[in-house]
Amino acid sequence: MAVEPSIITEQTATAGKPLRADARRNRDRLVEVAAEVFAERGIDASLEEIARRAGVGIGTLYRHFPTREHLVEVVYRREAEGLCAAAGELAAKYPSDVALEEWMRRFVDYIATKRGLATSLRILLTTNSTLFSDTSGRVSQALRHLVEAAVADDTIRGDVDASDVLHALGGIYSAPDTPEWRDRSRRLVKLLMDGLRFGAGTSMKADR
Amino acid sequence: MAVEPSIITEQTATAGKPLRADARRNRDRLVEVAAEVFAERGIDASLEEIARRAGVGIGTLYRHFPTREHLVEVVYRREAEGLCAAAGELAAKYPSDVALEEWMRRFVDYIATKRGLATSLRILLTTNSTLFSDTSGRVSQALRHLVEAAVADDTIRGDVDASDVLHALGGIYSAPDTPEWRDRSRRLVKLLMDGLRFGAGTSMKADR
DNA sequence: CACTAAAGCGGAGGCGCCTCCGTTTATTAC
DNA sequence: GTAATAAACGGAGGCGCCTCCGCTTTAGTG
Repeated sequence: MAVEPSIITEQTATAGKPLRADARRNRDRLVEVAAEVFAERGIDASLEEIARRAGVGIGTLYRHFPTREHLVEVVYRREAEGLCAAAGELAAKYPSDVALEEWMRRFVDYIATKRGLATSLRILLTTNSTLFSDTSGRVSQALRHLVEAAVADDTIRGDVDASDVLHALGGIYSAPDTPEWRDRSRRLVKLLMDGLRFGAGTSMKADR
Repeated sequence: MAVEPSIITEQTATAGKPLRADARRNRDRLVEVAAEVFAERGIDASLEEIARRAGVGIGTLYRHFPTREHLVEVVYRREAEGLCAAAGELAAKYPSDVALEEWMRRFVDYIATKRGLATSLRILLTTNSTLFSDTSGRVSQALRHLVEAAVADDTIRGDVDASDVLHALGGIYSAPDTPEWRDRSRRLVKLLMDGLRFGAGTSMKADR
């Protein structure tokens, strides 16, 4: 799931000091490639391969990301930010129910990444416990906007809120790591979406 | 903190099938050496060094212990078993309060190991969750015997039980990984022991 | 531009991980 | 004892990790 290089994404991540142009370029490229490689080879992918594919030396990778976990964290954050940003973009471009549906589809991909990263993330979370609450808060806020907009213009039923939807999506966390996982999750999203659309447009919002 | 090779220790650990004599010898030697090396170099010690010191090939190590965690688990169990066994031996050899004091001293060493192993153990515990409750149950049972015996023959005060003592020892878990940790823990044991002896021996058998 | 200091680059090298398989050794059967 | 067989051994080899440091590039200064 490639996330377009956004103007703010990388900037915010490294608040420190302005990097030299070449350093900056390499860093960005490394993160981008790392996201790809982690996605296709799993979290234990070779860091040397990442450096190779990014066209930099292994030393450069290690200067920017002293440990594997540093790199994982940055990739994870970027993934989460991309997802949040997508919410706004989708909302602007599509009818609100379609936006919600598409966003949930991407959410599935995001979770897929996160599950792959699970072991490494667990190590991270013992060190950097804000990471999780941080990002998951922002993600669920993005979902809330989408749901509220769709409810407001009556393209989905009115008796649900974001946390209902999040719980309904909960199943995709727990399912085992089978190859069909992604397809099954996609079906779940579709099913959920049908349920959400049912009873919309009647303009009568039943209470729950 | 070497634990004497006990007759039962290794047998119980591997219930499976009888190993060939040489295999058995190598396995035991590996565990013994691993305990040493982990103690002196920390949990990330080189497995190749362990094999080297044990005088076997690296292949042999991996045949017996397919992953680092397998080896860590066996060492940890052995450590715990040694501690439990020590309770009985000390009780037989010394007055009950002295036995308790000496045992607690060894407990400090045991915890020191456990703390060093923390990261690796965390990985283990996600896979093998019985390990912890298993061993910690047996350890606290050993403590219970010692405390009860000491209370029974009036060498320590009667208004405490094993879980009180365990809680009193709790501080040694949380303290940070400083170099003075061990000394401080020893002082804690001494302090605790003085507290336990206070008010004991008020019946006819006055001194210890 | 030219020059320089500082920042960044990259890959060789040393070490550890783990697998694979030809060789050795213990055990069993005679 | 000897032979046959299964079990175990061990280390070479391939790969990844990470550090270190000589070389290159950039950004700043005149």
